Amino acid sequence: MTATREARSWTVGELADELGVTTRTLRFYEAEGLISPRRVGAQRVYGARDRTRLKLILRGKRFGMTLAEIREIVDMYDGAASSEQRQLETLLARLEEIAGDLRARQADLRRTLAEVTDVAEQCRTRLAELSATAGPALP
Amino acid sequence: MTATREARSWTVGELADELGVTTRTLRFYEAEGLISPRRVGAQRVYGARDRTRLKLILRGKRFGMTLAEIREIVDMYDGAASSEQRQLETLLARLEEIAGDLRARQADLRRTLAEVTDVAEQCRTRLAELSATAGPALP
DNA sequence: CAGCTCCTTGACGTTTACGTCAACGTCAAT
DNA sequence: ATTGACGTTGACGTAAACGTCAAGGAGCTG
Repeated sequence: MTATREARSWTVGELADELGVTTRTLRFYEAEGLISPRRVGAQRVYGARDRTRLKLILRGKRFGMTLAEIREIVDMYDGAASSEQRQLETLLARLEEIAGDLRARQADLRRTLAEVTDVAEQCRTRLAELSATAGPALP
Repeated sequence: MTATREARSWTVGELADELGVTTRTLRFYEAEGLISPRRVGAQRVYGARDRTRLKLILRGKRFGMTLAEIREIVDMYDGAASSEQRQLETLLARLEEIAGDLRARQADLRRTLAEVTDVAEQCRTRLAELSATAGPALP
């Protein structure tokens, strides 16, 4: 009955493995101020919050955001935790900006996917023609 | 009546401006074998096909693809123009792979957008609370 | 013909996001 | 007590994707 809520924690290696990055990456992010895991002695101990944050960071990366942009956001997140009105307003404005960007990306993605599936369709049609008999090549 | 179909063409500068990149970028892409504009004397002359191709390249970039990946695809596009069966099959396979990836991104994007709008909503709620009276801070 | 604008190639610089040692500490197992 | 697996910091290396000169040519314009 000593430790209630045995909160899960990870070492660098464990977390890096789980997230599919290297330990170097995690240390780099820390040096860049994107995360700040606890220390036990000299060793890093990552908690659930760190893990969530890392997932967000990696997602941002998948969307082509730079670490600088990502940091800007996570910093605001922290700043807004204080619930100060101005911080909240700044964060909200930025979030709406981001949401707009994401919606634009969605549209872009839709167009691209449409194009890709269209070309794939043309491929299939052409292949069907080719294997029809010997190949009615040129009409 | 000499030139029928006065096909539109662009100089580096014009095209760079239109696409929102620098001329350096266009020359770099050429050196990387992503485009190969005509030459009139020493000057590059970009046609509609080059322009379309560049738009595709830039879209790929927006999705975080590397130039190497992009090149792989545009090369296949060219290769498949010959309509050889094996080329077509390779292209088709790759296209389906890409389509799958794009769909995964769509899902990822949806999740992210949902999270962002959710946090924004929380912000608004909190702001409303703050400006309600003076601020019913802690329940 | 001088000046301006736009183009050319070539070479070197820069930033981002890590990779890759090196040199060392620590803990458990053999 | 040594080995091995894991951790630490620090310094240096690197690939990608351009940026930034430098040095020059071609064509128009006053």
